[in-house]
Amino acid sequence: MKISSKGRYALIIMIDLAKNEYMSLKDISLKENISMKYLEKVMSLLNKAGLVKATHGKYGGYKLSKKVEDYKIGDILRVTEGDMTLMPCVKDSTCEKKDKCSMYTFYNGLYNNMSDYMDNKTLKDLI
Amino acid sequence: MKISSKGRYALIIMIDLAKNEYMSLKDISLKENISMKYLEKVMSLLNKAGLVKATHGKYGGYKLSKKVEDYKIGDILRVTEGDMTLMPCVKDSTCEKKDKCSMYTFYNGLYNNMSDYMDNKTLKDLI
DNA sequence: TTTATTTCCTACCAAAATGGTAGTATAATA
DNA sequence: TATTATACTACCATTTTGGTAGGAAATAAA
Repeated sequence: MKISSKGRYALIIMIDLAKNEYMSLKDISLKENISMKYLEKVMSLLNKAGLVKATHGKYGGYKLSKKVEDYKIGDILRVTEGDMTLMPCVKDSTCEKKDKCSMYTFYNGLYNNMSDYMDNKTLKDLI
Repeated sequence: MKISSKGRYALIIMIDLAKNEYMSLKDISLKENISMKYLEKVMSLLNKAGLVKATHGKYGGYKLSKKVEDYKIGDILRVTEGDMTLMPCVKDSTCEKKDKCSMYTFYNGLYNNMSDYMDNKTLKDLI
């Protein structure tokens, strides 16, 4: 029950990009002391999710695709962590007993709590 | 980033014991369709944590050691899930930069949020 | 006191998830 | 067109998770 290192890195990267506007993998790798190869994997996820824009070739690198205040922290972490429900029944919810299930109610409430917290803070709040 | 099946079972067991007052491993195993051997492992954790009382021998079994309203859900889940911080720095916190770290602040706030939610509900609320 | 029953303890084991590496292809630009 | 940076695919080792097996110890009823 931990946020993965991919998720931890994702947030670090996004904060770096928020502060620096334009960075290559190498820049981030040197600054944060993370291997380029592993960073690449995380960047690829952020890129596919549309959170960053990449430029190939000489003097290429990454930059944010939106304004800092338009990134919910939840949106960043969901890229690497998935939906962040702590219990499958909360999201999948093919369970027909859920309306009467006190555990579902509990876990669903917990999920809503966490989501609210993470979606009411933006990248702007973290820089 | 999920609650483990041990944690899921732990809560199920505690709710069963809250409703039935006295149950053997076999009882719970049959009722919840979980293997006795795996249940045993979870019960052992609950027992060592002092959440249940066990009686050996014929007609033995488990019962709660406290009143239902005295079990915070957080206390039950912490038995199997540990401290439930999503980021190590929040609990260990040997990091001397934490006072100035926006990520620490974020993760710590998230942790407090979750803890508050889980510790303000008791077993009584779930039966 | 013996026997049936039930918890307790230790040691395994397979499968999945996690964290990380390697090599090569592809794109952009100076 | 050479250089430099991202993109893609395929691995792999370690750790975590979920679960099983076998026997020892305790208890209470017969």
